[in-house]
Amino acid sequence: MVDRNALATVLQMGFSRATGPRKIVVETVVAWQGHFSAEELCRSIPQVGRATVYRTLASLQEEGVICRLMIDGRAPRYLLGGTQHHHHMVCTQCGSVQDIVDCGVDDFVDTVAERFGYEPDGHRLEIYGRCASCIGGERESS
Amino acid sequence: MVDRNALATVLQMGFSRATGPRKIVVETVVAWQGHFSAEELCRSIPQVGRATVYRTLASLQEEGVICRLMIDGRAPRYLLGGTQHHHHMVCTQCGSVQDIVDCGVDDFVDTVAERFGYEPDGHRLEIYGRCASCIGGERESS
DNA sequence: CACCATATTGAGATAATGTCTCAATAAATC
DNA sequence: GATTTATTGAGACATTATCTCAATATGGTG
Repeated sequence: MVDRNALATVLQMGFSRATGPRKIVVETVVAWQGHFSAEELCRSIPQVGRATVYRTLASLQEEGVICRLMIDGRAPRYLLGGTQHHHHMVCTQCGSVQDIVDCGVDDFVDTVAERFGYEPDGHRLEIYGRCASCIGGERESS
Repeated sequence: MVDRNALATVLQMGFSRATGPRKIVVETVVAWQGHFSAEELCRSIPQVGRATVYRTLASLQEEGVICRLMIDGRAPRYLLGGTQHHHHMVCTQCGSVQDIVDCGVDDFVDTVAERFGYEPDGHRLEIYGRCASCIGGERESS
C-alpha cells in the first residue's frame, strides 16, 4: 500500500524539511490497524510532542493520506487512506470500519443539490450497523 | 410545528417532573433560528446552569426532537426537528442548513450493507456546497 | 394549603481534547 | 563545520463536556 517512496513523499507534504518526529508519526499511522484518535496516537508515541502530532495529523488529512471519521462519541477518529473519495461502513458493535469505494451516491447528491439550488462540493455518507463477524459471533456464543 | 401540547410532552420526556429550567431550554431551542452549539445555547440563557442545558439537550436528542450535526470544525451543532429521518444540506459559505426529507438513499444503503454482510441500523448523509442565496450574493457584489 | 419525599438543579471541580507560544533544536545548504 | 531558519515541544491556555453533591423546587398526599 504505502511503500518507502510514498512515505518519503508524505514526509515532505506541506513542509520543507523531512524531520525525525514527523517520520515517527507517519510510520506509526501507516502501521496502525484500524482507526485511532489523536490522543491515542499521542499516547503511543510519547517521545513526540503533542503539538507535532496534531500538526502532522492535520497535514496528513489535508493531503488526503488519512481521513477523519466522526463516529458518535466525542473525539474524531482517523483512518489511513483518504486519497480516494469514499465512505464508511461502521460496525456499531465492534467499531470496525470498512471503506465503501464504489460510491454511487454521487448522482443522487447532484440531483438533490440541484433541486435545492446548491452548488455541491462534497458529501459525507456513513452507514452504521453490525458487521458480519459480530452477527456471527452472537450466533456462536448463544 | 411545535405547539403548546407538544411542548408539554417534550418537557416530560425521559423525566418525571416538568421543571422551570427545562422549560426555558426547550422554549429557547424551539424558537431558535438555524443551528446552534451547546455553548451558544448556554450563553443565551445564563439563568440556566450548564449541566441542565447539556442534560436537556441530550434527552431532546435521544427523543428525536433535535438532531446533532457534525459540521466540520469542533463542536457539534444542534437543529430542531429530528423526529423524522432526514439528512442535511449544509452551505459551506453562510452555514445555513436545510433538511433533505425525501431521502432516497435508503435503498442504496441497504444494498451496500447487504453486500458487506452488515445488518444496517442507521446512516448519515451530509451534502456540502454553496446555497442559492450565497451564489446569488456573489453575483450582486461583483 | 402545608408538608413530604425525592427528582432536579447548578456552582464549581474535573476531565477530555485541541491550540498556541516561543526558546531550543535540528535539517538543509554552502 | 558554520549558518540559516523550519520545526519541535513543554507547558500555558482555550474550549467543550461531564460529574458531584448540597440546595432547591416539583408533584403528590393528607
